[in-house]
Amino acid sequence: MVAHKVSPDRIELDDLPGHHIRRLQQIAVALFLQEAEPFGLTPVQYAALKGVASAPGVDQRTLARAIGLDTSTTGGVLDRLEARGLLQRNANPEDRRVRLLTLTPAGCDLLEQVTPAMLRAQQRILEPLPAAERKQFMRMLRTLVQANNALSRAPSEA
Amino acid sequence: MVAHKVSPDRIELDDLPGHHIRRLQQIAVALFLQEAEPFGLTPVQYAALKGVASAPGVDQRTLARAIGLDTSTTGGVLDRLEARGLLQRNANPEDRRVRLLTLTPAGCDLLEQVTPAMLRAQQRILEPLPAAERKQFMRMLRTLVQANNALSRAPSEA
DNA sequence: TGAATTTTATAAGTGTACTGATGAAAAGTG
DNA sequence: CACTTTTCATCAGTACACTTATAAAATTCA
Repeated sequence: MVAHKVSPDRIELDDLPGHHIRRLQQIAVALFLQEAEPFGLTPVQYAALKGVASAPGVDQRTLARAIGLDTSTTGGVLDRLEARGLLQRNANPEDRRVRLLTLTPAGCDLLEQVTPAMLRAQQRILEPLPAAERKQFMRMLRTLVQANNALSRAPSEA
Repeated sequence: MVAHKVSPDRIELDDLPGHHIRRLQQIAVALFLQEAEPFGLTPVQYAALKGVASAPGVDQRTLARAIGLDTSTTGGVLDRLEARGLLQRNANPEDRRVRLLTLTPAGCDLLEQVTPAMLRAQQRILEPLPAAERKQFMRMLRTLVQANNALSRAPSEA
């Protein structure tokens, strides 16, 4: 049998995983921004703050891998957080290529304050699924991300 | 019982749906760009071309809703497609606010040529899941997007 | 009909997210 | 020790994706 030629007319956006993944990402961001609005944090900024809090003194490259971003983007995110006085970039005397990251007290405070809002947003994302399916969805999501990890420029180290 | 206070230390990015959704979106885009590389199309550009092909003569606002984008972003996407000669923006004599969109022959051709690559990318996204789970995942994805549709600025009309 | 409202598109500004290039410093090698 | 390679951060450039504001045109309605 000859390979079937697929006409563009027969394609429906609704059948394409990539389309729904993009839409769900838009929704997840919108929910996060809505809940975290009083704190003025974006999802990626939250991840960066959390990453530095979990590993004080990390360098930017290691942080980038931990949160799944390339180093360019990470640099920009850190610029904004630093400008707001939420973290510091200190030169490392032992290796002058690297900048060591630590949260300021203000950064610690904000991270703590935003946590409940962040958790509300996460809950709302999965809320439309019956409770039993939420775990399943998370499991599949992890499978897909881990298996394809190497494909994005910023693979996680996990 | 008093509400339990969640310390930021106990939070793991791995438990947050939003984090994995963002990562999966990065991966889906990377796969699409890889497969569609010879054609120089992004996922959103594909959606826009497809949207115009499905409804020749649409206005930008209607197209934006069909592909799940706000009108600003859509305008920029169309700028790039128009600059490449893939589509036309014609003024509507009956309503001079509106620009009516149609594909050029080059746009039609490109859409047809890119289709197999696009389909390969879509397949690769879900490939890490066993075949039985792919349908389930798509079903849950649709549920989440449809239920939360109104939350993003650019809700689909579907 | 004239004024208020709504609709469509655009522009300006912020924030991811990538590629590719550059520069500086460290590490490895003959 | 000089030379190459690797590593870390940054810069320039492209493309989403959003918000708010603006302008122009159409619609509504007093």
